[in-house]
Amino acid sequence: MAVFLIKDDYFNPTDTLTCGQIFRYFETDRGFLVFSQDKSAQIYYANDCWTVETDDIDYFKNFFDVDTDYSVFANALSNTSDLMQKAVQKGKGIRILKQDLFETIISFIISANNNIKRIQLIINRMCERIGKPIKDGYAFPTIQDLANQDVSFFEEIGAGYRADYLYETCKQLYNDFDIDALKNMDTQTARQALCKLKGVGPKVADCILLFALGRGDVFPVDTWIKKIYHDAFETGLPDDKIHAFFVDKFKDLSGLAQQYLFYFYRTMDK
DNA sequence: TCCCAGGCAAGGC
DNA sequence: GCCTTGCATGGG
Repeated sequence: MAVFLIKDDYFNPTDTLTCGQIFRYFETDRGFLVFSQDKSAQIYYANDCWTVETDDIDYFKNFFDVDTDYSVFANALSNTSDLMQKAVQKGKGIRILKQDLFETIISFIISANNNIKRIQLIINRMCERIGKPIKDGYAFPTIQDLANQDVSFFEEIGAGYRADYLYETCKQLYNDFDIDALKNMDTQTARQALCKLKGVGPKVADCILLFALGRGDVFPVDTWIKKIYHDAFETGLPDDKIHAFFVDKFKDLSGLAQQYLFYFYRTMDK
């Protein structure tokens, strides 16, 4: 067991973990417990900095994107509007995580037309049922683990009508889909390839591109973003037009901008 | 009881 | 191509 420290005004585990990009984390008495793939990490505040305790230092340094300076991004976005300035102020500790590709695909298929609490519930049940036991919990199942399950498994963990999507996609990913090839495609090509998977549409594809493939030039349009856009501008615009509007505005910082806005609105008035 | 949640697939036009 | 509809489940 080893530790590394993060002392940076633009890192905060609460912002980073609760902003909706990851579902496998738990609050502990001193901070957070986070899972990714078959690895875990404890995060807590001590001696004026955040401490990450884990068996795989390199993995979680990359996972939390510690070598990137987010102050530049945050300041650039703050200057675009009063609203964005408030959103950045609220979520300035957000880092865009570098998550596992397969885990992200499965997690965001589950996320469709669902709420975050129940997404976490379903994913946790999946890991507890067939994930390998690891330190402090369970690993995310491998492609092979999930491809071997019947539809009834996905129904039993509460996936609802997404059970069939998960069943089909896991088989496809295991048999005839090269997910690593996505890493070398340009964003548009990768998005088209992802949308061929059952249960993956434009919004889920954008989340995968952003949270697992490190693409900043996407802007996931979900129910919250539609509310924001409709409040600020006009109603009735199709999702792809809303997407184009924001990507044209924020370019390579679109994904981060979307996270600031999403987090700001979702945590308002509570 | 009804409404909503990080949407998508399928079918009609 | 664009628009509408149905959809499992759990929490408010």
